[in-house]
Amino acid sequence: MELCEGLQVLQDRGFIQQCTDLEGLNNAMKAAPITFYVGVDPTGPSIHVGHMVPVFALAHLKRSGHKPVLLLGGGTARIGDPSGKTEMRKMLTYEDINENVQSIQKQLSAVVTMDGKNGWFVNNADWLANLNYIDFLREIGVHFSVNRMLTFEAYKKRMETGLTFIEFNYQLLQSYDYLELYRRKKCTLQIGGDDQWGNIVAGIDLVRREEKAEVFGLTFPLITRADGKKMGKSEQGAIFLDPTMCSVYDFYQYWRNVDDRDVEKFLKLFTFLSLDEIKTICAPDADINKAKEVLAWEYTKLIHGKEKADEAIAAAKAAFGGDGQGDLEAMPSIEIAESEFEAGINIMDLFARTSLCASKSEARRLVSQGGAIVNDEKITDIDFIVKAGAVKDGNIILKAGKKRFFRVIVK
RNA sequence: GGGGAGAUUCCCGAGUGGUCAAAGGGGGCAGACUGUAAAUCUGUUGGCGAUGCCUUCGUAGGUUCAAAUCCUUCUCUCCCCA
Repeated sequence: MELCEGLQVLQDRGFIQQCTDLEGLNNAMKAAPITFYVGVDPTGPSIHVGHMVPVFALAHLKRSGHKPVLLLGGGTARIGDPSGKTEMRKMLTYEDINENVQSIQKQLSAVVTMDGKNGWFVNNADWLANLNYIDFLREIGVHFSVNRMLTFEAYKKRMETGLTFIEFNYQLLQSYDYLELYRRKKCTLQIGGDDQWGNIVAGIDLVRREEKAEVFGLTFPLITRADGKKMGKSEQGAIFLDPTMCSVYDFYQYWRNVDDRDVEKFLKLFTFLSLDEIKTICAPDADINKAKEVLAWEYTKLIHGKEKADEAIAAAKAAFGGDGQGDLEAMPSIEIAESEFEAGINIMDLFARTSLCASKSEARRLVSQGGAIVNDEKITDIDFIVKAGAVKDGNIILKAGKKRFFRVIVK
């Protein structure tokens, strides 16, 4: 089967896990541009890189002429999706959800443009929030078989640990979203992570029953890392797009440090470099570290802009280059008054004030284990006092181990 | 509604009156090795200038010289029965 441009791109880049009817979808997409949607539930103030696969897929399809609807789940977030979770998520207040919708839409607007003619942001709170319970049950609820729902993997898993009725309803709401988007925008494709498979096919069934229409579903593989750790989780926490929750430098470093085995996969998923370029970058005789730099820079540029990406790469070069030269701008930092250094600051106190150490005890451990470095000088004495003499060009560079850097700006 | 089991430090999970800041594993951090990778080995992993003190074993009380461990209240979870 010859795939249309949009599907071919997704296929080549590793986005496709399963499709309800690839041939049918392909024919539909060849015949005319289609409208498709992907949902993001606003469960936090910022999305993180784990959310980004669908966004990239959306961007690729948009590039090949199809019309995206990016659905923000302001309504569904009031319920909470049990799919793939072992326990119930904490319930969010309506206020928090609304704020999350605002901030996430802002974040996503920077990555994909929705002009309101060929692409839209929608919030399902618009049609879910004021549903009438009885009407909903009579119109929508009748189409759902509890017996069948219980056979879904997402629920089966929860049979062990417990599942509440509110969560059990989630699938009906997401299915209703699909129906609503079909009615409003003739949306005929829903894409999402593979954990959404059950919700997606349920929606397709609902559209078929209510509208006698055939619509499609397509899922992406759940992206894992070669070392088996969860995608987008660093030791500090999730890699958020919001620079106040995850500095641009840390964002860059996360990708700069990915496992060798993941580089090519991530270049395909998280950048728009052509497959030829990626092939060259990842050739067996090419420098793998160069490839990681490309990945990190490209992705950082996409999210934070070229200027910030350049700063991050410069900061990394300064930190790891060895000569201490380069731009320190993007390195995480704090400001400390010069007068404090006149008096002298104890090494443990200094580290504890940075994000390098969470507590003084941690700083003590770091120092006594030989991981504390001030301006390239290893300090192992916990009584060491950092004085004004350590300030160079208004900075003191702290290192915790070999990879974690911090800049103290002395004012 | 009735009966049973359970809630432990970041996670899983031992611990059933003092020797428990709490085994073991995972994860994290650091050291060695290296390529800012992986794998491996070692150390470390609540807070505090500390051979001690403070906070932590679902919540609130109580018994005791002493409680994660015993009693009572409450909250929540799971299982069986209705």
